[in-house]
Amino acid sequence: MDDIKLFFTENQMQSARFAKALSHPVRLYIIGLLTKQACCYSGDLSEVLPIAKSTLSQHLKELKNAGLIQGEIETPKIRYCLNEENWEKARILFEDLFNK
Amino acid sequence: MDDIKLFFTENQMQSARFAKALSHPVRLYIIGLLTKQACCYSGDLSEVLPIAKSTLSQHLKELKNAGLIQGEIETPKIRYCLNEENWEKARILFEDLFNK
DNA sequence: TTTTCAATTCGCAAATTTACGAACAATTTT
DNA sequence: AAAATTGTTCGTAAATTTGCGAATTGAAAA
Repeated sequence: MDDIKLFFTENQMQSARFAKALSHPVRLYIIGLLTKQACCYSGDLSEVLPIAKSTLSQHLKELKNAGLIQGEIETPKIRYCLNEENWEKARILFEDLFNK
Repeated sequence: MDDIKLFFTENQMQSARFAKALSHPVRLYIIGLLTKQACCYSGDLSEVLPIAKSTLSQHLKELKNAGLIQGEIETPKIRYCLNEENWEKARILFEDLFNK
């Protein structure tokens, strides 16, 4: 697994990280929502999604760690949005993959 | 995890499966190669990639299970190609996700 | 100051993923 | 028939992922 990091290009590693972040239906749902409506609150998601709040929190954290979303504190809530810069990076990486 | 399968759309579930198949650098490398060169043999990959043959076999199996590649026996080798039909499905799903 | 609210972190369990070498098939070559 | 070639499957170990409820944090309202 150390060889692996040396062998692959940074683009390949980054694409894999983005794909992993998108590889769970809950996370895909959140991302899909944020591409349509600018932002949302954890509480709104929690009311809709059939998972515990703590589980949702973990998924949000993973999306944040992958750089795909960001959260602004708007006490007492947290407002989540796409990280537009990285979302564009992801778009380009996937576009490159799919369009030869 | 049962609620989850009922809550999400088939497109969301399918997108998540494709993303998961693409979420490992080895699998991404294989797919990237197959988008550029029509087909390849497991042995060719094995010579290049820094992983054991058995590990490679598992990754190929996952790509096959996700429907992204297919293998034809060409004794004594196996010739792997993209599954063009499903690859196109994946392309459209990701396109929909990224282009609003 | 106590209570409430929104959300995260903690602790844990179950399932899945990743990886390897050894053993195993199936076919071809010697 | 024996040996070599190609690739998969098996058994196993370590790490990661997914999930939950309980406990915690931090700020606002009562």
